[in-house]
Amino acid sequence: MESASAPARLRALPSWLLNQSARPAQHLVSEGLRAVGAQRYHYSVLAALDEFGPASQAALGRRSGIDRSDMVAVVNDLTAQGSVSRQPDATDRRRNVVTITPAGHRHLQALDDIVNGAQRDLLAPLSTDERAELVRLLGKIVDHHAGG
Amino acid sequence: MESASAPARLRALPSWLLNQSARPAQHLVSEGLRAVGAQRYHYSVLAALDEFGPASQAALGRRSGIDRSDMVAVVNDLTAQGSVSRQPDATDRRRNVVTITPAGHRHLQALDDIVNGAQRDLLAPLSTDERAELVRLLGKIVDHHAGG
DNA sequence: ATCCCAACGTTGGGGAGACCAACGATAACG
DNA sequence: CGTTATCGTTGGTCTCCCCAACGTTGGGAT
Repeated sequence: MESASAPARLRALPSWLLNQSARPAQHLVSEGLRAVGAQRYHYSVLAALDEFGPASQAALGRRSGIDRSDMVAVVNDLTAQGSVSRQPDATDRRRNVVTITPAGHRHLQALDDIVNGAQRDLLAPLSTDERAELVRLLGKIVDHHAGG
Repeated sequence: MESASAPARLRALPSWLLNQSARPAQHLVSEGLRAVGAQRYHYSVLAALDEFGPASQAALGRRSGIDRSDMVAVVNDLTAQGSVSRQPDATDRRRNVVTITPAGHRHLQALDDIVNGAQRDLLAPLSTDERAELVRLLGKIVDHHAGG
């Protein structure tokens, strides 16, 4: 008897279900990324750079939902491994311009495979239609609680 | 410009969406409960006791997905506020029997209102059908990653 | 032009959540 | 009997998320 069924009050509670399903989601992705020395924040930042091009650290944080202060360590890590370059912005000397490098692009593609593999494990009990519907519903929630 | 749209790679990623939507869910519930000095773990344990009756701390943990070691503090809190009573089990002296008190039952009902109010805020952008579908899909994920 | 406010990167810290290892005590089973 | 397992408890770690403050710089207001 490894685990017992949860109370009905919790099993019908969206916030509880979100937390309980975010737990294995986070675990699967983190564990996969850790095998190559990466973290979830790394993936988010590389994805934002790949899609939107060079950006300041603050802008990157807004894009990917990461706090300014946490972004520092992420850019430090990515710089140390050569995935991005950090340069002072000539037009605004408050800012750094973070740019993805060719090595960073290759790294991102490797992380894509890992992350997508984790999604397969996470969503194993769901059909293709159900997965699309889940993404759609969660997207609505995220949108609603983002900008206001 | 408070927040910008996230990269498409992330917006289509179930694990990322789960984390992003679990964040406001957790925040709404925790903030509401904090107004009455309660925590999410308190609610889970009281709900389990209400539904399944008196149980040992370890059994409570299995029911509600809380680690044994974290359960100690929860039962301490609930005992201090008179919501539960903790007594040694006469038939198995390794165990404590945790029982919900009448005051605990009233407390649970108050927490129900708070928690349900948070669900309304959380799921505001979803229709009734969509909420039911979300609960169903998340339930499948939680079930799949619980026992097996 | 000067003053005030906003934004930037950075540092430091805090709190919650989830997990893990170990211990002594007790129970169950070979 | 001896071994293995479970219980409550203590203590610790790690990640994530958030906040406050600082010096620096830019932009806007009067």
